[in-house]
Amino acid sequence: MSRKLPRSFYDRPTLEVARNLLGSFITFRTKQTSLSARIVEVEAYIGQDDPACHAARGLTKRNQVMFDQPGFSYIYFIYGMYHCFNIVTEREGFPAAVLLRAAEPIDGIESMRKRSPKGKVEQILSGPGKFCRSFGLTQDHSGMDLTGNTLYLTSGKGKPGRIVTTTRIGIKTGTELSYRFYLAESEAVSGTK
DNA sequence: TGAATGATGCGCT
DNA sequence: GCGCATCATTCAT
Repeated sequence: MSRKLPRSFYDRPTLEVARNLLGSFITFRTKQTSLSARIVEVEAYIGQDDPACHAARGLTKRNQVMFDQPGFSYIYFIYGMYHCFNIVTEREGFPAAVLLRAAEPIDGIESMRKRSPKGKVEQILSGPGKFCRSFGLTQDHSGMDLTGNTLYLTSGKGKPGRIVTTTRIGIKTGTELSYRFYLAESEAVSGTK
């Protein structure tokens, strides 16, 4: 049985949270469906000293939730058509989050398919934009409490597998930091064939 | 099979 | 205006 991850899980150093998120499950319940997936790839964005972190230039209306309590969602709109889903970490006042980059579909695959009709099913959540599109998450879902009953995470079962650490993808600054983590055995990791 | 590029809108300088 | 934590398509090898 997997248990819902409590607030204390997120209230820790971001790199630790990021690594521990691999192999855990995310569930999103709506009136129609219940979607769930196993997390296989994440990136950390940590504080005002991390140049790639949205909070690097201080608090704004958009990144507000990163400064608030851990265990909440931070979702932003990018490139005119995609969304990225983040999990806020660390104590209130310290802005940090983990970007969910890829996951393996578990439940509600039919619904994901409707939103992402093309490509292999295993890769339907393979990338931060694809994950949000397939789950139907938008900036309207930013600031949600992840310890609630609508959008929440549960612990993984057993050992997740071998974890690979690399630098982050798709950014221009902070490229020297090894803040990306993924499960070596997964077919759903982004940026691979 | 890999590199280049266009789509498209919002937040911030 | 510019740039962006992306992705699908196009074009070249």
